[in-house]
Amino acid sequence: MSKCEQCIVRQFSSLKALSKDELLKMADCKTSYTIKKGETIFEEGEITNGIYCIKDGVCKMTKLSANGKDQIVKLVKSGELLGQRSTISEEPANLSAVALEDMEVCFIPKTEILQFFTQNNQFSMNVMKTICGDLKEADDHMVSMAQKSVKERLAETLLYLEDTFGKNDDNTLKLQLSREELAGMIGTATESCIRLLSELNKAGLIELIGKKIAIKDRNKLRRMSE
Amino acid sequence: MSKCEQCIVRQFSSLKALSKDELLKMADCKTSYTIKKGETIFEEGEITNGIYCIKDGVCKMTKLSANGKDQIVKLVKSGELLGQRSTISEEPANLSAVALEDMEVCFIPKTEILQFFTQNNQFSMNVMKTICGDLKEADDHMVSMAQKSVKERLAETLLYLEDTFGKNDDNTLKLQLSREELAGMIGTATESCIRLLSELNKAGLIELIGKKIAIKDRNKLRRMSE
DNA sequence: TTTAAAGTATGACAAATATCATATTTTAAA
DNA sequence: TTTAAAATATGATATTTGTCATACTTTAAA
Repeated sequence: MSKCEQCIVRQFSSLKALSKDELLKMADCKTSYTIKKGETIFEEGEITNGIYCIKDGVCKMTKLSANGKDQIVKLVKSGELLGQRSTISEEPANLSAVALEDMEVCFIPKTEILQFFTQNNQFSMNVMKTICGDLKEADDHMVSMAQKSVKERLAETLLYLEDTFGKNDDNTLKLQLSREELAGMIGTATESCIRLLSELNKAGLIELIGKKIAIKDRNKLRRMSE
Repeated sequence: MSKCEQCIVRQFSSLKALSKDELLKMADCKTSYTIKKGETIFEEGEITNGIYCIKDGVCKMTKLSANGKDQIVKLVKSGELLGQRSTISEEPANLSAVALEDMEVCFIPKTEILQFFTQNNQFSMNVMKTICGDLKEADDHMVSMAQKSVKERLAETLLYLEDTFGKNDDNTLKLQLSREELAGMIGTATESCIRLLSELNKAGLIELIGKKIAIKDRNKLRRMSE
């Protein structure tokens, strides 16, 4: 069993407030999992009973809407925690978590987490601040969905993907989403998404290299996203 | 100065976890305000330095989008707290708060709130659960905006307004929003909102009594909202 | 009370987006 | 490798929604 104390990703999450003793306790009760691309970590409506610490990889958090389409609510990457909200609320998960790449995660049981809350005030504050940040993002995201056109949201999302997950040597986005997934992020039909990508390609703002996407003109994209 | 101990609305918020001593301290440092309909409590980008406890009235939380329209992100009513997120994050407000009715609010300084966090674990957990609830709502709201049509969102919103704020003797919605505000909630143009209201009126699902709106057929509205 | 301003309502039209059809390309299974 | 399935791409068309114009109604100020 690997030690949480030596785990680097811990430094990037609320867990950085935990003491040596607490980390030892956590290492004792955690379970490590390898999750293959496409596999589900947990499903909307499921009782999770703990949180996942992402050691490696990226996953999408989705919600099935009434019309049968999967809306991608957000992407979560290594160093971040998964399932905090449902654990704290003691409610079933509101969103499904599905791996977009092969992942390494550690599961920490709810009982352990709740103990840390009562013992360690800094940890509580860290978690609270994280969730407050999530709330701000969610509100902003909502306003985007309500007020921006699909084209604006697409431009915004492409920039977000490059900024957050980086690019390869050929300038293509490192995180490769299918057209359907990209459509699911911006909240539109897959065909509309593909059509707008073609349009941006013809206008020279992006380049389509097979299924991959490379951003060619950040400034124009940024102006387009507003 | 009125005593927080005897304030009823306290019971409905995270503040119910505070001890007698803590309530006395709070009563000592709080400031009460009367806010007239239409007045702003705080503005997006402003540093708030504390939270507001709503004793009476309802306010809208809005965000100005790039296209110049005000999106109503949520409505907050008596018994709820205002400005928790920015106080905890120690960031400027992300949303503006504007009174929809005459309001009575109490302002509690940040220093006081942060003390309660370190002293009173139950209070921390209450606030955390509230914010987790807000986050769930925000995510769900986002999916609605991304996946539902304007008509579906209008139906959904009318039901929400009746469920949350009740109706008058003539069955009209108690919380009276202008058509522009209603459009701002569902994220559409005012004219589109008015047009759809006319349509629902002609179809007998609602009745328009002057500027007021009465729901006539909840079941059909609910089916329409999905 | 009169009058101007704001809010509500509706028509005409334009723009954005979804849907359905179909072709092409890529991927993965047999 | 061959083949079927899935993903990507694009056209044609329908639907939804936004915009602009204008009329009517209510509200509030002079």
